[in-house]
Amino acid sequence: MPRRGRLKLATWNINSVRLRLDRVLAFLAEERPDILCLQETKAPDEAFPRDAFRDAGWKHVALRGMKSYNGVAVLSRLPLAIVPDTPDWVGKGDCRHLAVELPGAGLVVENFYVPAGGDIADPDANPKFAHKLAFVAEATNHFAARSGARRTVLVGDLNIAPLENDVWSHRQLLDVVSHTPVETEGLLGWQRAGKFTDAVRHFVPETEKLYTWWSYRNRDWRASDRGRRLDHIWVSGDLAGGLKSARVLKDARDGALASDHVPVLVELAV
DNA sequence: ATGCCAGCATGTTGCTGA
Repeated sequence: MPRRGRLKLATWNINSVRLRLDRVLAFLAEERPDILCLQETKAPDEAFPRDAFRDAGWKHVALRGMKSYNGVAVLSRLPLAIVPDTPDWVGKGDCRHLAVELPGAGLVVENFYVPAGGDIADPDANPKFAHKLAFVAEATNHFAARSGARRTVLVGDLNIAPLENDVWSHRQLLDVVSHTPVETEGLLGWQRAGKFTDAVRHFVPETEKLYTWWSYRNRDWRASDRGRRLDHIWVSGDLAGGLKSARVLKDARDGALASDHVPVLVELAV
């Protein structure tokens, strides 16, 4: 069990939990986070490999999965309870959000998989982009109404790289979905509305390039290094003072069976 | 900017990812 009052929490878009089960188990054995939030599990709940995680020590699992697409999960060494009655974002009935309470740590963990938004950065021409903007707007309103009410860690693949050095070329990506001004302003507005601190930029200066995702389409992801910081960990106001460290596990992008996203980790006093 | 890859189901092609 963790030292009392210290929590290690990770988020990782795994792009199929079944295909990459061995990599997740290796990560858990190496880092031993108290909590791991997964996105793009791509598994219905009945097909999720609960037993393997339970046997490894992550006995408490919350799931919201569906066939083929999306899917979020929280694996925990600490007891948890799913927060009931969370919104059905944009009325889609998809599986992009899961909130859990951790009574032992006295906080709520919000795990999000924000829509990617398609190729065309125009909500009138592209319904997927309209969906993404609506999702961010609903989330902004949701957390504005709750800011400060509960100690909250919000994580996930938010599919937006908000800062100039969250992408390999700010200028060249201004028209590319994930870094357009309407998205970056929207994401920062959501962050402000919930009075969240970006836990990773708390440690890494905004002048420094930092990515969590590299496309599969580059032959040599490390050499081209055309990444984006799409995966985030935010903490609500009163938790920011307890932040101890943050890391992006870039090396997890290596290997033939890698996800295109890498894990992001924080440690904090709670 | 393109890349032309990767996972999964609808399945030897199409949808989605970002």
